[in-house]
Amino acid sequence: MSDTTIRDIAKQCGVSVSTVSRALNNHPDIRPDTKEMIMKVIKETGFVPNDSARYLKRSEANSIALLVKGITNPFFSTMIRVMEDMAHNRGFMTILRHVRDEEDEVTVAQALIKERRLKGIVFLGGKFVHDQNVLDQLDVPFIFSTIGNVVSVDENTGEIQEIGPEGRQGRHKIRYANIAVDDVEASCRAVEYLISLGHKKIGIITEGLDCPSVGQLRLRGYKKALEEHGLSCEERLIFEAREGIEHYSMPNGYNGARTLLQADPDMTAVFCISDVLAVGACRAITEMGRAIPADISVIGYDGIELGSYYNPRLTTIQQPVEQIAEKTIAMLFDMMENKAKPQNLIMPAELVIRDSTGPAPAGHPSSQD
Amino acid sequence: MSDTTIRDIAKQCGVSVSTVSRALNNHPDIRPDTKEMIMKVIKETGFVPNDSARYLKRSEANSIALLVKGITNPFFSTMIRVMEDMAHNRGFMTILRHVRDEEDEVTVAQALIKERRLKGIVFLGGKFVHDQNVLDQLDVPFIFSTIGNVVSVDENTGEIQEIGPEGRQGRHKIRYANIAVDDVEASCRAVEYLISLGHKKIGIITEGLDCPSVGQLRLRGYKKALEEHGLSCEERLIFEAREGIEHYSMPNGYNGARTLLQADPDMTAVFCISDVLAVGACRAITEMGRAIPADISVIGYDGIELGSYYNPRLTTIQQPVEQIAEKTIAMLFDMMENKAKPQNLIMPAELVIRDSTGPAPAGHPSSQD
DNA sequence: CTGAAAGCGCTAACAG
DNA sequence: CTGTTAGCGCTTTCAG
Repeated sequence: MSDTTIRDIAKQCGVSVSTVSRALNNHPDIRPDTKEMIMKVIKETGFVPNDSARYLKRSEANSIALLVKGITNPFFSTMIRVMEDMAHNRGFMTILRHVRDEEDEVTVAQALIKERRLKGIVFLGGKFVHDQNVLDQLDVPFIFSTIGNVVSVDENTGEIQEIGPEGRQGRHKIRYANIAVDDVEASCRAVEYLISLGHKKIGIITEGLDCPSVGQLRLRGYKKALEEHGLSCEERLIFEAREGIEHYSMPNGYNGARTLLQADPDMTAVFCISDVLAVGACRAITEMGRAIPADISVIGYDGIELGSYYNPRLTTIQQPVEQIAEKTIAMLFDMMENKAKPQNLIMPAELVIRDSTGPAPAGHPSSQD
Repeated sequence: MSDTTIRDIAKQCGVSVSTVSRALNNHPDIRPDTKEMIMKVIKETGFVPNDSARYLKRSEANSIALLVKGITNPFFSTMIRVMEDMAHNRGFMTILRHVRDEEDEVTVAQALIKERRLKGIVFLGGKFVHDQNVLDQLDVPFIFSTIGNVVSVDENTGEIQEIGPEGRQGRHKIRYANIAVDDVEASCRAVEYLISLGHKKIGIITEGLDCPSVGQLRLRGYKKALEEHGLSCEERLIFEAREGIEHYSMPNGYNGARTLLQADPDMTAVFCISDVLAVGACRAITEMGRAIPADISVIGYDGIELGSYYNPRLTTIQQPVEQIAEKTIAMLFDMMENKAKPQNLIMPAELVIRDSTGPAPAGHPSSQD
């Protein structure tokens, strides 16, 4: 039953608890037949050791954790799979922990480090502004992966700073790195592509400005592109996710496109800061009787698998998921072994042109200035 | 730092460990200002209690676990969200645990029960055949949700039996329930709908027969429909997921449709045992130059959100996700409080007709018998 | 309201 | 190779 302990097993086998423990942990100092006998009893009894007790006692364990905020985001699926594989190959256990919306990822991390004697952590999703003091508390290496350039805020002064690798080590001796594509640049490139196709009224579906995440960076890239090409940035062409609705979701993209198109029927292109949003937007646009890309071009971001299965196939900014995942784990282990210093690693993003974008509809009456 | 313990806090506050513990656990027997003072120090120090130690000592905790096999399956997302909410409303913590492909869900459950003093478990995804002895070992109530009618196998005799509620209680005094749609019936209905549209050559994209999961049930429904309508079941119209590739995935659906269409170019409809597969199939069909539904009809299963966003919008068997989730938690709690007996609960599935299905192309030369 | 003390189940020296 | 023993960090009686 459930409250069988290692002691019961020991008694039943006529050995001491330590011998059972040795059998359980593949310890070399045990006679093979003793071990076999013990394992047999364990199997019969259905005994399962209590992990709380094990981890409490153990001084260390070869494990890292993946803390994921927004696990339904298909963009993370591949990353998780690759990272788990890589860690496994290095003889490490991976703990995959879903961080709820209302939870703070760093707090969760702290608890987990203690509980499971973690050696390293990867954050996927979530904020990219954190309290410096809280960050200081984490005493294992950690990496923010695909979260943008993480920034710290001083609780007292409220001062925000984008700490470079040097400052990060010097002042705070924290050990963390960021790996991400250059969100501002890539977004800018996406919008520039639309501009190059002749689009002038370009909308954006993004996250609210209140939450400091990649959405902000991508919005910045959007504005930059418009500005550099002499296009004005209109309030009504910017749709921000409402509170209460999941940001990176199809319904949100759907709402966004509807709202945008109602606010400005002359919009001819829309940049969605994720592919999932783009899918939602496509549906709305289609239902409003507009053709993609003949009437309206849609461009996404992330490069999830679905993008190439959707109709029309989505033009998107493709993040090199597998490479990012590999780099993340490689660097984390380097940091764990003190072989690498914290750094910001920028990965290249690729504009993948497929079927959801095309030239701006010519001669649209009101698109003339 | 990381190895601050409750004792350090006690020392720093000039109180005993038990007082700190009381502050930590909202125990009533503590003077408000003492508590406040302690909490302040805890906050400043950034102290985080070690969960291993807490759970080791605690005799019980108000928590249940959701064990999910195949967490990338979007079908589970909604279920997870609803269940977490409901458990939360009842004052319970939910532990969401991803079960890897190579892990056995019941083994994971056993470990977790001990470690976290769970009061109940929900299994999402995974096999529906389990070793009766292993099942017996779980001594908290548990529910298989949307896994089909769970079946037990006797390790010695190899005998498989679909245990009804009574037998389940009587012989084994285990406490588990199933909640699911009638997969055979629903699949049969889906295929019958295709037949009613005049389709005769109907393919299926399903899981391998080697793995005892819902795939088998849905395949059975497919065969039943063909049989009852006097259509023969052709080997070449059945595509089973290959080993090594994720079963419920778009690439798998893509391969499936290609293979099927090459094997029999006259196929006019295909039943996919999940919407994700259907999306993959649609892509392949489109790329092969066939129109949906004019040339080929596609029907899915699950009723995920994406289905109504895809082009064409997917006809599908919709599982009442929210209701299933609610029922699951409600019944689990009833079982935990001994208010409900184990049972098989069949939920109604609905055939949702959208745009991916249509009448069989008329007068196709080779479709005549 | 607070403190002292007894373990929760296990691992890891240490001594045979 | 095996047994004895001392805690891991915390909660929880039980006294005050």
